[in-house]
Amino acid sequence: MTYLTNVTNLSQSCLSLSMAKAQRKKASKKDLIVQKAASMFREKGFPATSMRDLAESVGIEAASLYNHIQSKSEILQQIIFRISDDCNKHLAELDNAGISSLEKIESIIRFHIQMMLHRFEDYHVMINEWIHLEAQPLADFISQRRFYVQKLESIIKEGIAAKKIKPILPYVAVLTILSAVRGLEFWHRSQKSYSPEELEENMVTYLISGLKSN
Amino acid sequence: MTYLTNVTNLSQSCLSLSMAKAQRKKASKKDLIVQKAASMFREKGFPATSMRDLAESVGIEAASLYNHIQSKSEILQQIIFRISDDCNKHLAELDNAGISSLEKIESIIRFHIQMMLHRFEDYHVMINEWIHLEAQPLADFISQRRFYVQKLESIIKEGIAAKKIKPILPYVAVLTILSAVRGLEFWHRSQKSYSPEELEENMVTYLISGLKSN
DNA sequence: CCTACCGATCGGTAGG
DNA sequence: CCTACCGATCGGTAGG
Repeated sequence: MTYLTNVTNLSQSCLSLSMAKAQRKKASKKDLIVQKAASMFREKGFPATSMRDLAESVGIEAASLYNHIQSKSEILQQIIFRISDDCNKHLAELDNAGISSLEKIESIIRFHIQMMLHRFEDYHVMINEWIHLEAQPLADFISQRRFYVQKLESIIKEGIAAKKIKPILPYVAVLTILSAVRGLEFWHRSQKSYSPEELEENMVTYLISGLKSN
Repeated sequence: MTYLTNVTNLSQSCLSLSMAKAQRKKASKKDLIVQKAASMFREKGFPATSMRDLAESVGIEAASLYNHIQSKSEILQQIIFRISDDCNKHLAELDNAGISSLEKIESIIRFHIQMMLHRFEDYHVMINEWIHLEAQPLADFISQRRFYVQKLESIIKEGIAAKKIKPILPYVAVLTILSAVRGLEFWHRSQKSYSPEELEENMVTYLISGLKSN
């Protein structure tokens, strides 16, 4: 968890220090690199993406990338932890939302669907490329995700205790919900015959009605 | 589709010709290579797995692999198409099964859960590494999967017409079902607190009850 | 099934 | 931000 905190603090201090023109320019170039990287990691996977490919898509030489980033794996960390942090922030906000456990679950489902629809590259990279994180950030990510899953399980348990959710294994419900969303990947690859709103409503209907008791 | 047929025919003729002792031995060594490869592709991904790593886990030198296989990507094709073929075979058998559309969907859900639980390595590689297929097999795989999805959609449509399935977008239902199963990956990585049977029953309950009308 | 080795490409650095 | 280049490793081949 120490590692995560460091990454977050780093990005925050970068933001607050970016008043000077040179630094703002530098930050935005780095953002471009990370954004292009997310797109390429999503398309070809992290190991199959070379720094030369990335440099070309940014419009500079490979060696010049290292004026903005420290290493290839640092880029992967940035992509994964900034979206992972957002997932955790959303979850934390639910604590004080004063809504039922079923409503919390619906909010979580909608959140992940929207991540998949509107922040596709980053979310996809987090979900599919986390294995390629280096030892320490990998351990951090895994423990972070375990915490997230357990929190969701406890919400489902509450719903079952309140007889609002049918008595299903909370663990299975959570796995089902979190992975179901991944199916939207194919919509991104397809001709997009349906609108994002249609997809969201239909998937929420399916996943919530399967959860409700009676 | 031509490519797929070739792969299938190849493996069938290999099987039927494997009566001679030398050939049987050769086939089983190749099987070992492919099996170890599936395990490593699953663990580290196709591009991050080197032929030297694979050779070491088989117990020979990297150069010796090429007495049994033609290329790294041929191994990936074998893994993916032999399990993809099994999925299609199962789907074809449902045509003459004389069961309702809801029962067909349940059978498909159970089939994929069992693939994920009992043929984990192969199934995982198919689901996560198909992007790394070469141009022709990649095109074949994509069209094969599109066909599969459309078949499932039409079964869902039948169920909706018969008022057995609630009027949900069939496309979304299919995406949800096929990707939900992927959640079982985390069970494989975990301490396995639950039995395969528990997981299957709970996930089927969730996914089927979300589909039923009223 | 091995040793020896190929050309290509990898992530990254030095120095300007 | 570039040119020039490093050592390491890649998939695969030759020849035995």
